[in-house]
Amino acid sequence: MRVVKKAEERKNEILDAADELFAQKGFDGTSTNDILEKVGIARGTLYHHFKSKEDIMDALIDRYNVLLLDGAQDIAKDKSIPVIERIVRVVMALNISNVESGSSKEIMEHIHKPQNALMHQKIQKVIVNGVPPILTEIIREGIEQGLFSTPFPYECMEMVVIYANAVFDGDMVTMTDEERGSRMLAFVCNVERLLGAESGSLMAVMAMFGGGNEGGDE
Amino acid sequence: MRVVKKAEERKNEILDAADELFAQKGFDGTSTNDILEKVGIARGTLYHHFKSKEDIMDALIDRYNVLLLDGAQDIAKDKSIPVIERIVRVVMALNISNVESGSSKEIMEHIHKPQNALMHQKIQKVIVNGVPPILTEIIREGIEQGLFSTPFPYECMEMVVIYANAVFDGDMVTMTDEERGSRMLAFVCNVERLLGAESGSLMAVMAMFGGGNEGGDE
DNA sequence: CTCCAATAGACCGACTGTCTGTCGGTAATA
DNA sequence: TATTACCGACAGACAGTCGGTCTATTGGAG
Repeated sequence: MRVVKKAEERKNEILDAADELFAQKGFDGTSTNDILEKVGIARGTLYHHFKSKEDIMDALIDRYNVLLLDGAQDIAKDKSIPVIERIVRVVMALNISNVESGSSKEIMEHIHKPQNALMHQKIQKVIVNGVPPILTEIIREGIEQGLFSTPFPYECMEMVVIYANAVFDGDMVTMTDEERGSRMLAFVCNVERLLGAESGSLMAVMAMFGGGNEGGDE
Repeated sequence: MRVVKKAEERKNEILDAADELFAQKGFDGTSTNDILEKVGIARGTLYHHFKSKEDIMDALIDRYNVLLLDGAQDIAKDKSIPVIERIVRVVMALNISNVESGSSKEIMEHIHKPQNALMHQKIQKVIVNGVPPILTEIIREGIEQGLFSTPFPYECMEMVVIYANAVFDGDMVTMTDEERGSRMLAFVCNVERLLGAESGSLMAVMAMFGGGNEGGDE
C-alpha cells in the first residue's frame, strides 16, 4: 500500500523510529530493516531520504543538539537572573530530563550504552564545543562582578564540561551512589578553585536546586 | 599449505596484523578477511583463537594497556625522583611516542580516527580508571611534603586525566597550534590551582622537559 | 476557467556484494 | 590415541543500489 507524504514529514517519521530503536538496541544493533518495518516503508524510500544509515544518526544528533543548545542559550542570555544561579540553571537545562518528550524523546538513553560508541562520541563533540562558549559568557559577567577570578574562563569551562560529561553522564567511570556523592562534592569544590570563587559560594546555590538533580552536564 | 604453530605465537601474529590494519583502516573498515589474508590463515583458524572480531580488539587493547600502565607504575614507584618531576615523567611515559615500536607499534594512531569510536572509548575507559590511582599516590606524597594542598587528590587527578586525554590526545577539540599552546598554559595554571600548588611550581618543571612533548595524558 | 500532459519527486522491492561467525572434518603433535 | 591447531565451504544477515511505478503539481492549450 502506497502512501505519499511530504519529504519532511517522512524524514521525521524515520528519525522518530530510529530514535526509539537506537535507544532500545543501539546503532549497530538496529538494522535498516528494523527501521523500515517500524515506519512501514520500503528500502528504497529510506535511501531516498537519507544517503546512509550513519546519515540518519547525524540527522538525529542535529535535531537533538538544536533543541539542547538553543534552550541553554535562552537561559544564558537572561541577565535578570543572578550569575551563579544562572549557571546552575543552564547546567540543569542541559540535562535531558528537562527536555519535554516532544520529538527526541529518549535520545539520551542511548548515548550511554557502550554499543553506541559512535553516537556517544559525536554528541560529546558537539557538547564539548557548544556548551563552554555559552558558559564562558556567564563567567565573564561573574568576573566583572568580582565573583570569580581567572585568566582562563574558557579553558576552565572546557575542563568542567568535559569532566562532568565523562563522569556524571557517561559510563566512563562506574560508581556507587556514595562515590557519586563524594565526587559531586569534590567537583563543586574544584570548580570553585578553578574559578577563583569564594569557597562555598557555588555549593550554596547548588544546594538550593539540589533535590534529584545531579549537576551533570549534557 | 598447512603450518602449525603454538597458540600464543599465532595469537600474536593475528594481533600484530590486526594492529596494523586497524591503524590503517579502522576497526569497522577492516574485515576479518583482511586479517586472514595478512596473516595467511583460514577463517576457522582465526575463530579458533578468538571468539569474535571484537575479541581481537579487546586483546589488542589489553596488550597495549599492560605495556602502558606498567611502564607508568615503574616510574611512579621510584621515590628517588622528586615529586613534581616524577609526575611529569609519568605523564610523558603515558605518551605513546615513548613506547618503542615493539609489539603494539602503531596502536595510538587509530584511536584518534573517528572511525574507531569503540576502540577509542575502550582505551579511554582503561586510562581514566587506571591512570588516576597511579598519579594520586604521587600527589599524596606531594601533600605530605607541603607541595600541594587538596582534600580531593583522586578527584583532581581524575579531572586532569580526563581533560588532558580529551583535549590534547583526542580529536574532541580541533585547535590551531596557537590555541593548543594557550590551552597548555591554561591547563598547567588550572592544575596548580586544583592541587593548591604554588603558582608556577608546575610550570617550572614542565619547562625543563619542554621540547616537543606536549603533556597530553594517555 | 478547465483539462490534460509533462515533469518532479516520493515510493517500491528484488537484488548484489560483503561480512561475520559456524561446523564438520583433516593434519600434526605429544 | 588424544589433543590441539588448522582448514574452507557455508549460512544468515545486512547495507546500499537500481530500474521502475505511482502521485501530485504545474503550466499551457483550448
